[in-house]
Amino acid sequence: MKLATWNVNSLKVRLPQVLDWLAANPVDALCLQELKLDQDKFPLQAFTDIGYHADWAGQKTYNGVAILSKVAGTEIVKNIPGFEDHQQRVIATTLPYGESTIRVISAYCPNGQSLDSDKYQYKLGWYAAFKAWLAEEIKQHERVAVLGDYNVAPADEDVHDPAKWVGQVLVSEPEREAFRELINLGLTDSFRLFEQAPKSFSWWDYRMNGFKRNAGVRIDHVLLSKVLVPHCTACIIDKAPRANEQPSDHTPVVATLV
DNA sequence: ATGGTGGGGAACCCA
Repeated sequence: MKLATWNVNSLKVRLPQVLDWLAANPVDALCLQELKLDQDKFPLQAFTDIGYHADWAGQKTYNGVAILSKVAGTEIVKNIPGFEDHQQRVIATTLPYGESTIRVISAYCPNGQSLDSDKYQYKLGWYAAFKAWLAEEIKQHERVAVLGDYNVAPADEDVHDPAKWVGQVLVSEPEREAFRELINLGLTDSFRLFEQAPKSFSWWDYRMNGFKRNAGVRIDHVLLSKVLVPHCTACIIDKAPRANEQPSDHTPVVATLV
């Protein structure tokens, strides 16, 4: 089974690239973030045409998440239950996995803007609610895969120039602690299960030739619950789409489970 | 040096 995540930064603009990518990378599930389109503007037909089901939580202008899957999911949940949030950042589904099932979650964690911003406080509060909900999800579903844009680079090795990033969002200690708290629920950053090239990143700023200089950060992750870890045989960042014309600023991350 | 690029949507907000 292959699971992937991709922050597409507008599904409207990136739809042809997503279709191309799926044709070349026929994953079982693709989690999308930053759809940036209203619920009724989702291009469902384009995905059904290529054999994918879709569940999504859209909103006008910002945010929005989806899960494309070869098999229709069940127990769809949108948003974090009990957490008042006008921003569409979470969707969950249950998919078949061998003789059992796997809970797959697509998450677009808040960016936070800057450490002195209200959005940073929102981010930390959001993470607390996300953690509490994930704890419940892990209780109810032994096999859980949480994919998405976490907007946190967990360690300095996930940052092109850690010294330049001191004091910025994505790397601050409270954010990293919030991410570690997810890990402490019994989740594993599947990318670090394997030997990886140094300077492996999933996001590069559009500005200042970020991608050409490999001035990126690794903020898109595939987290796996304990029982899934021995089943994970690979986790890779596919840099190819970032080199497309009109690319998203993020690139896909793909985990393989057996 | 507080820029720069890109998406949304129609002046700025967000990343």
